[in-house]
Amino acid sequence: MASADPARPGFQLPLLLLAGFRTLIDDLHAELARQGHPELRPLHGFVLQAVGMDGTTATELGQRLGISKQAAGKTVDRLVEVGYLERVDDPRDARRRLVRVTPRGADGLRRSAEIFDTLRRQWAERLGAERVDAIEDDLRAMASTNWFRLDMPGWFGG
Amino acid sequence: MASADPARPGFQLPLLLLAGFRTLIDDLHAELARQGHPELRPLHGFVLQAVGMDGTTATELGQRLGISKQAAGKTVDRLVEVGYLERVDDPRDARRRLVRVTPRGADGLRRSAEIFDTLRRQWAERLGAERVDAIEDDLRAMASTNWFRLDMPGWFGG
DNA sequence: TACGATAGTCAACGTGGTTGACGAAATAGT
DNA sequence: ACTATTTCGTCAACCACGTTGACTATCGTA
Repeated sequence: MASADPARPGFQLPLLLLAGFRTLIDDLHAELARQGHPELRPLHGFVLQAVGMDGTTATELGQRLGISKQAAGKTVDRLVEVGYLERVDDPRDARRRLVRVTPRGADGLRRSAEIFDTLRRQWAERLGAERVDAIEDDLRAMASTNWFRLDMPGWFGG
Repeated sequence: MASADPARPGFQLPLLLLAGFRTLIDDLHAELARQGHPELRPLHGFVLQAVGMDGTTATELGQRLGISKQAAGKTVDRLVEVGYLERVDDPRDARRRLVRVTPRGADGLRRSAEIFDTLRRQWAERLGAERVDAIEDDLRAMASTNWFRLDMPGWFGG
């Protein structure tokens, strides 16, 4: 086993990645709350994104998110309660219940994209655009390709 | 509002940071399982680290982790069940119950540190050492200073 | 000694995850 | 056309982790 740089212990890298993620998400939701979306939780933004403007079903949503259809259904229920999603019957298949983003959900989605763009620009101002590009490229090279799994609570906890 | 580069939408940065974090943690736990610690969950490693070799109490652990003393106590209970922590009475203060890392816990902690060092070295081989250093430095500059909060499930979910 | 602060636990609850079982509806096969 | 299988959604039970509130036991101090 080769020796590691004592000034750069390996355990700091994941902590810093998490800290960066968390900082961005916290900043996003602080701004979203300011813009009229205080109910949105970090998880919800990802779910809205996964539903997309075309809509989907609970089962397909579960597959996209890497969680069970039951878990996806529960999360949809919560987002229906707070007015970001709606369920409508599929006229061509009575088994399916289409999940669609409401106008309010679309507004949250649009604002999220804008805020993320703004935050990335702030990072580029502080660090330099090429540094931010490099972080993204490096992470793309290292991270698993199927990283769009949003079973965060269950994954982390267990 | 300045326009953003369409090829670099802002929402990808947090996703990539999360993907990098998750990749490291998944690799860590795959290797930990191989080395005899299959029960350890991502959360547990952080808790063990927070307990440290000196031991602590549930209340203090909660403060370090940014969660309530009750939540900290529950997590300690689980880690006691699987043999990574132990509780001993404090002879100087009958109210306190010291939480200590068991030999098995210390083994997991030591192996985790080694595996993280190895993973960081692998990143350095793929990306170049200066790139990994730069990622760490950049994230240190951007991330909130008080990033050692491990209320991940509650934070992300709600 | 009496009182306030502290440590730990119990109970109830919310959120998100899981698996298993089930009815209803679409699809495939004979 | 009538079964048989697959698929979608939901219900129920359970686990993990977080919260707050209430309570006991103990310590430290006025």
